[in-house]
Amino acid sequence: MPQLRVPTRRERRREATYDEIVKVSAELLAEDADLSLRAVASRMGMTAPALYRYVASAQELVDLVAFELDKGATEDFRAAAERHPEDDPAARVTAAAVAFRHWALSRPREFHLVFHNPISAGESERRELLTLSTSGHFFTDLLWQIWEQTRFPFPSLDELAPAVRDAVLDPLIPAKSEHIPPEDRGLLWVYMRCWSSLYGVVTLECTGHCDPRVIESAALFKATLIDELPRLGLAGQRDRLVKILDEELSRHAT
Amino acid sequence: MPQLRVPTRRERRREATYDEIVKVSAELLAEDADLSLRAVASRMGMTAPALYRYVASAQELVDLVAFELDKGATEDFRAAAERHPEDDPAARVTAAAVAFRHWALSRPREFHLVFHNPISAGESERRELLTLSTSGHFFTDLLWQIWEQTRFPFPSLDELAPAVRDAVLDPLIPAKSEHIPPEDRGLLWVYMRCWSSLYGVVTLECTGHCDPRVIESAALFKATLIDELPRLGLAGQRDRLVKILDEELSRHAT
DNA sequence: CGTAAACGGTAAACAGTGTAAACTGCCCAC
DNA sequence: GTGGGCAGTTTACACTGTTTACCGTTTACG
Repeated sequence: MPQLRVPTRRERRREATYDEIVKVSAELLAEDADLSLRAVASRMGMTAPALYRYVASAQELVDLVAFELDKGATEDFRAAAERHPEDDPAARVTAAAVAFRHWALSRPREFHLVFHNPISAGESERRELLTLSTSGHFFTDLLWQIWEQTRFPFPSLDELAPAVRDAVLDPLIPAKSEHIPPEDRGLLWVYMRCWSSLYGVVTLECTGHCDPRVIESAALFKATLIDELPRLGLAGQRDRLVKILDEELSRHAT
Repeated sequence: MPQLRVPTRRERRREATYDEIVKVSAELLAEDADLSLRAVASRMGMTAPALYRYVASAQELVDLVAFELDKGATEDFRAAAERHPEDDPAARVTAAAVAFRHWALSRPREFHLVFHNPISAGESERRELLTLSTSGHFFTDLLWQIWEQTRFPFPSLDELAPAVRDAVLDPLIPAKSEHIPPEDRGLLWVYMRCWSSLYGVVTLECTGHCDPRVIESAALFKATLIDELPRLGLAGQRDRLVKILDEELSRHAT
């Protein structure tokens, strides 16, 4: 039975400082200023070395705010999704994907921080945080809900490459998978493929390695999403979902 | 008639210095050192401010070496492609795609520099350089060769969204398109879609937002490429190309 | 309680970074 | 041969991240 200690005064104060650090960092990012220890510290009325009581390095600070930004962005995605009925996860995921794209295009710096921040290096905390990534949980959960409705096909465990089988049985990647029985973990493969597509176009658009007019028109994004529908057993709802997709896109029109 | 001046002594010297700058920069990157004006300058036996005679800012230096890295990498892709017969562009593009992935995974810093370097900001020179991007030309050319063989379908101009139509008729994006008659420019749409897929997976794998075991096994990459075959009229050659794909992948096996 | 250790913070310093201004010497064109 | 532009240096400024030594306050404990 977990010893549920009431946090001591010091601990609370420390936690509050942590919160202020990420809050101030997010502010800086939002103001298009660059994120530096000195900038964060001075805005908090401290000096830079003091931050070393809280983070081990500048990179760790970045990782921290990246996680927090992901959490915040996910709330946007959730809000977008919840404008559609609970029993219509296909519409919800469409809205969420559009919100994801819009977030990336309107806040490229933040997007870059969260999703282009290389992880490999210090297998340390970052991997751990990433595994908790909230946006990952959010999208996988929506996908699960779609599967409950359409029962789209997914590979069985022995159809998967061994490495992939290991990966879906014991995911390092953010995915709400505990409730998925092992024999159905092939679902995660479908998730990976969809995520790869979405992440791919959005990154391409966001980094600008793509004609600006194509970005503006969202044509590539739209086509990519539409191509994923069959994979999710949504081919039959194509027209309906394209309509929703267009509506969602026009919400954010310039 | 262009006044083809013989470059003066000074001009040649200047050009040589430019070359040395990018050469030294590439060396630094290759040694996993970080690219800084001072590092580049000192290795050339100069002081940092001297470099401002050649580049207007540190960012411009980065852009310069990015372009050069792209050129160098493209030579790798070309070499990989040329291990397959000239009349088999499908095999060639497969090998090139694998080479692209391998380059990205083995030199993530360089990949990041070339392909995640945001362009939007200084619409200046960078966009111009990007339009000349050699890897873009290389891949589009291979695609064109495939089309000559398979005659895969592509959208007509009036099937394209207006913005996309403009984009394919007057590409800002690197593409060898001058030789494609305007009415066939829908081909470039297919190119964009393929490029988006390839760029997407490779970026996903390279940034590490993906299970390491999935990266190691190349399963996601493989599946993505295979899914693009129908788009290029290559569905019938699937088995043959998958075999080539596996061979190419195992060439770089760890 | 009183004391000692842990905590949270500062000041100073080091090694880097990009960049601007002033200055110097050489090469080239007229 | 002489002036002008070019290539480079020196110096300086304003920033980075990070380490060290120090200092007061807060906490925990004998």
